[in-house]
Amino acid sequence: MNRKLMAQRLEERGLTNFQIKILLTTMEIPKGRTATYKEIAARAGYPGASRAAGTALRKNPFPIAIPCHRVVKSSGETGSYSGRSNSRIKKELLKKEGAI
DNA sequence: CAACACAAAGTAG
DNA sequence: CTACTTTGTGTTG
Repeated sequence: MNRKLMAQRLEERGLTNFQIKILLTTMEIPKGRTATYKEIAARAGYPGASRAAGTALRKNPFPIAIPCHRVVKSSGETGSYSGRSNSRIKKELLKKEGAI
């Protein structure tokens, strides 16, 4: 899975350029590392668009290919995942990876 | 085109 | 700590 292929698939799926950047950035988060919505948005080229980043991730078309579980709130909390507001599995997985 | 929605962040108290 | 304001983009009317 490389970045160009993902971008192409995302574009074919009808996502906007903003969502594509957000998703690609999220996918590039290294293992054992967490990123906040703010960091993702800023790295994608939209500093301050933390809420928009959350919207894009919530509509994540490829929840398997994109590690949304590494995306957390600025407080270090998990936020929500798979439509649930705080998955125990997510926290344990992050802890196992060494993110916490 | 306008108003509302969203998994946040920032500022004020 | 909590409450209010700001923020950028998507979705719906």
